[in-house]
Amino acid sequence: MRSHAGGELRAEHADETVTIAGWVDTRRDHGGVAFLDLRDRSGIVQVVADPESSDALEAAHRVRSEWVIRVTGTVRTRPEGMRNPNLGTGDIEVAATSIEVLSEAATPPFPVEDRIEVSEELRLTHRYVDLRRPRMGEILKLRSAATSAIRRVMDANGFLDVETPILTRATPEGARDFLVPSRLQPGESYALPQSPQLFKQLLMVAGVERYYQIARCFRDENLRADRQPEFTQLDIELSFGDQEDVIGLVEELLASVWRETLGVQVEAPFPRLTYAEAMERFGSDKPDLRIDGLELAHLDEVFADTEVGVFKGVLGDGGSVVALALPSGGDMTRRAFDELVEWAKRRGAKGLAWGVVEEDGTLRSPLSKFMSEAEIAGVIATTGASAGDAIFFGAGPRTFARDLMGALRNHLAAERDLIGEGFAFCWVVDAPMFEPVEDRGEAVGSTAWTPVHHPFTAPTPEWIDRFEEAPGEALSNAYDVVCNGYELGGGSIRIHDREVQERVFRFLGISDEDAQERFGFLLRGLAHGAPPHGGIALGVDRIVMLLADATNIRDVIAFPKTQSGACLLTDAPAGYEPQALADVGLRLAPKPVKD
RNA sequence: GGACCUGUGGAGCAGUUUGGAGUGCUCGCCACCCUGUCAAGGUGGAGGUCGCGGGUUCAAAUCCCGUCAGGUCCGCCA
Repeated sequence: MRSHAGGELRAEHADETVTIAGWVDTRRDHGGVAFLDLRDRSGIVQVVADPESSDALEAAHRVRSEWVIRVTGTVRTRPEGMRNPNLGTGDIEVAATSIEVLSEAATPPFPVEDRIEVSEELRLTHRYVDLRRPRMGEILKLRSAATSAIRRVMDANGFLDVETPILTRATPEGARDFLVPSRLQPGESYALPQSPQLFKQLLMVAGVERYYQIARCFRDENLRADRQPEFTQLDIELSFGDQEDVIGLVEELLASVWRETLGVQVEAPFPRLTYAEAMERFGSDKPDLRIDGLELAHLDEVFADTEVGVFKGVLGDGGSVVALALPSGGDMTRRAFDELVEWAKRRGAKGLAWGVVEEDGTLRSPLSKFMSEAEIAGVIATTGASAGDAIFFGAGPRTFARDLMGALRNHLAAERDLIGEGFAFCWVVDAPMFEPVEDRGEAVGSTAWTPVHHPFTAPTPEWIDRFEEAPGEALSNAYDVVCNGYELGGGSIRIHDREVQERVFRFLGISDEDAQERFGFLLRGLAHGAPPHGGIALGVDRIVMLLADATNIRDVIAFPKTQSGACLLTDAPAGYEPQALADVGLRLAPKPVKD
């Protein structure tokens, strides 16, 4: 069909007769001579049709954008002064002796070029055209390079790639499951896996020792810029290892991926933060460490005896006052401050107090007349603010105030261009084992506590014998890897000791029958000789997002869903065929009527 | 479930604040001209349910209500 990839032709091919094929990118028709830019996956090359080959010239007049053609011709170096330094093939051109139309094309719904920002609706509807655009093609290649690098590292470290079922049953991750009704057993359904969690643990029992899989996962939750209902995880589990083994492996893995795709050297080991430290300093369990010098300050003690009404009320209710100093924030206009107050209100805050540190060490603020001098001094000392800086105060229930100010940190950094270049990796370790059901809103068992991860996560060695004594403080042997404010992955060392597992279940209020019903297959497996094991799952889509410098996950997925879970290309999801419903024994409820 | 942003010839935008003829810009499309362009150039032309429905008004792209689609975020989700 063809002898060369057009985009790879170079001066060294001069005088060779080549046959290339691809899409007409642009056409510059001068009448007596015509130029076609031919695009294939490898790039773009200029084809010339001149009167010496009248058939080719005639064809060149006829073709249109995005037609698929095959060109036979001679590679020749371009005349001096007519080279195009913007093209890899810019030193040469293909003088066509024949141009064959392989496929005509309708006028494209939007231009096949990066320059124009086409609406996503249109791009997704005609994704096959969208993916022709250079940027999208580069991302496809980048993603392929990343997964290829991943496989090399996993292979080199002796990991076995094992596939696990897509049709399975609900796993205990806590998200809503996608259900697939069963025809062979009408009235029952499979669930699509939220992750291969239980299977990979059973593979450890099975003696696989080192497992990995680039696995599709499904969660029926609402979408975000970095969340799709189906997504890809690099799932890893290993036996006879501890947290250090997993962390070391992942650092090697990410460094390799970054080196092999971008040629970027990643510094390892990554800094480690405890969960408590991350929350206290950055108000986030996935802090963006590219933002330098913006850290939260906790002012509960400064305002312990305050007369500032809002703070007094909040602290009296057991809440917190958290502050954030913004260097040089004093240059903000009143209007800019007001907009931040509105921003905070949209996030559910009652307000957002602010002040500006003056040269004389006073605080210019709507609140300053209520603050004592000692309080102002305490605020400035605790936040580390200096003259010209702005200080923001978030007040409310402890976790709310902290989360709000963590979000403000990201918001201000983005707005004021305070986010540094490059990639800032870190580990967040020592997350709590449990959280109160009232915070989570949902419980795995029947007591007031529910696991932060899943109920098979091991406590850290210090807590393994006494997590019941202080469940709010007990730490889990879990670790999250974070880069630039994105959670790239998380994992844990699992409980392999039956007694510990039973204690966790008992503490959570999961009865034996309950446990047997929901994860009996895992427990039976663990009873048959479970090695100490642990692992991690990394979000492949998010990794590629970072590599591609993309800000949304749809750009790194060939055929993604919209925010409402639709595929605009196929128009999925689609209605039911009556026969299909009958086969699986389901009947549709009447459509809900809005009032 | 909620908040906010967007929707105007095939594409990207302006026009909406302050209602007055479907007005404009860039690209694309069609025809013709054109022998060195590379986002080719020139001349001419076609192309519109201003997302959809309702309301206010002498008059609505513009104001009001509702609704649909796409996006960002909160809740949700590791």
